[in-house]
Amino acid sequence: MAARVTMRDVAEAVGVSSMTVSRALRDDETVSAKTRARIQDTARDLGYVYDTTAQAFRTQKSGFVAVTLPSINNANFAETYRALSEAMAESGMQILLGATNYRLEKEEELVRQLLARNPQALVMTGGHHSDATRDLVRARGLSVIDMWDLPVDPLGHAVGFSYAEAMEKMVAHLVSTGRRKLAFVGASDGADQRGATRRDSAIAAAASRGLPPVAVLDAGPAPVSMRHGAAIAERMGRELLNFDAVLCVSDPVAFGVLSACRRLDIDVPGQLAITGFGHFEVAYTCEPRITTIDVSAHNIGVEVAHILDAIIAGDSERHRIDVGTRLVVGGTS
Amino acid sequence: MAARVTMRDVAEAVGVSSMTVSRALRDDETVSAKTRARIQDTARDLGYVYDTTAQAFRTQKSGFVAVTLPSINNANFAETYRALSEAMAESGMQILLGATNYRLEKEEELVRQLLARNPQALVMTGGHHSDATRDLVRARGLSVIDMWDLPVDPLGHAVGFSYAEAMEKMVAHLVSTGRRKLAFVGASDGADQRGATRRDSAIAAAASRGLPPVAVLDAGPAPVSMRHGAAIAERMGRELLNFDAVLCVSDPVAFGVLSACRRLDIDVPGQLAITGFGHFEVAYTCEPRITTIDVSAHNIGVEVAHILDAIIAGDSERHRIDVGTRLVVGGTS
DNA sequence: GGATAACATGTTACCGATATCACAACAAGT
DNA sequence: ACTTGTTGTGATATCGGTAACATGTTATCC
Repeated sequence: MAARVTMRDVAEAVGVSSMTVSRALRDDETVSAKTRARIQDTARDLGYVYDTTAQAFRTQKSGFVAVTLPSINNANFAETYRALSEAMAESGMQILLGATNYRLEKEEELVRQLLARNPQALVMTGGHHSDATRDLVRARGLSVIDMWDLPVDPLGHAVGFSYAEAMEKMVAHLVSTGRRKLAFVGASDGADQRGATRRDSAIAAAASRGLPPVAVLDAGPAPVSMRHGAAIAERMGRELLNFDAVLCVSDPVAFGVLSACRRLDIDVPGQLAITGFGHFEVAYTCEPRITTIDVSAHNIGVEVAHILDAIIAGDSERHRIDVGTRLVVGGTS
Repeated sequence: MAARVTMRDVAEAVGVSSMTVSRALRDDETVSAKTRARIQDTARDLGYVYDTTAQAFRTQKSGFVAVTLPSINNANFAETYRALSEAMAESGMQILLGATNYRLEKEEELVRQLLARNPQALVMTGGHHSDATRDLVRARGLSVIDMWDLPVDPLGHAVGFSYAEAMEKMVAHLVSTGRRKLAFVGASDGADQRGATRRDSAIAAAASRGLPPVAVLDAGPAPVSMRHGAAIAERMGRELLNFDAVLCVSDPVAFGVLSACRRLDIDVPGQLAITGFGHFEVAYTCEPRITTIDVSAHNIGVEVAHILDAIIAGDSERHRIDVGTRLVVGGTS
């Protein structure tokens, strides 16, 4: 392996100091146009490659933003990530991604790993963190953005929406179409904090309307997806007809339930309404289309990127952005 | 912002040299057990966080592996990434992820960005790269792994499977159930190289059996998903019945077509067979289940991780691994 | 013409970890 | 007692850039 070409090598070849090379390669106007051109040409000829590691070390600015997601295998989180990473690439920042698998302990371990890379900001999904995690970032004075949630006591900034408000809309819609006996299908454990919030919000919304208590159906440990929705619906079989409507923690789960109903010969929405959450592609492609809540995953990414730009530019104002939600009525309710 | 706690600070607090701290934190046996314990405790108490940037700089090993995926919003690629990143985290390596959006130009730009971070290896999805990309990595002498494809002339290692073999199985299956007039639904442009290969392989497999030419139905520019499958099927309407079977470039597309058939009152598989590719969750949850090819996305990630471990350990043997495919017959054929 | 400003480039000292060599203290072998 | 080896720790230089300040050189002005 040939020795690395450094700025010093370029400097010697051109006959200037390495400082001038450093300036020229960053297109610093104080270097005369002629010298700059000569340096840039020589750098190219020698096959010089800029060493970001050295730069990050010297300037103490890593050029990294750390992002944690519960799962990368979720179209909404993936979309937020996509929007975010495209915007950040324009700012010359790179994203360090980590998945928590919906576990707080994993998040803590991940944050520890990510912090070792000196990120300039940390974006986490959800406002729930372990004490150790909170201590870690506070000790660093690191800027934090919580996204997808609007926590009561955010560590820093927040971009998200209100689950309570969304579920309130959903329950109101179901009631307005005559449904009263509701069930909720979600994860059994509380690992998916946001899923649990949706469940609790649905229960509260039903209670406030004087409906009978919402039955909670356990689809297994988080994360739950299509197959878990299908499995629990098939396990319950025609007992599902004890309810007027099944609210699902997400569209994939709702789709699983819907598919199972097809196999069970349960008429949706005739005998049973089904609703989801998240406006996933499957919800608006399947037949009938699933009634759901659109959470504008893309906007969350865009807004987070804006805040990140401000943070990197040195702005210290604290932001809290509600991107809102939208009820999308399909053919399942 | 509080000043960063460095090894020197820990060293002073304990009363040893920073070299000893460095050794102790890496669990170097030459440091006496007592001193080591004292150092590790003090480091914790002071809230010391290891600075990977400095380490990367000094050792000239970034601890990064660069990975490019066509899209993060694809359950199979996401699964490969998950398997890969979990295995790499155990080796203390971090993944730098980039998405090419199925465009070679974007890949080139991405590789350029990623290389500036001095990755110790580069994993790319697919064996098709621009000349500039090839030159970039060759000039660096960087180890490369192509995954998902088994290119004829890989840049380095390869972990994948044969699309031709998979499509051959699929066509054989359709023929064995009496289907002869085939159509293929995929992207119009060639940007999704692997999708185009599946199409061409299907065409070849049909030709070799003396079937009538496969009709190619254009679902739009890559990437195509559920909604595009649904859209083109709805556009074609009952003209779909000119065919016995529709082979789709992926399960999501197949699901879109299947949903449209439901709306069009076309009986699947009675009047028309539908097949997908990739063994996505939707394929085995929906009703009827979609006939597909399982490509073991997880295994690809695991195998790539093994090769990466070998590369990082200094092994230079060239690997080429075929993870194979499996035909999964569902209710749509 | 001499003072001053504007411009172009160089010098030096780091950023935080670690490879390398040096060395002190003590044990074991002759 | 003296060499030799072992063990635990320290001093120093360095990885490749860049901030901050210093300096030399040319244009500009009264």
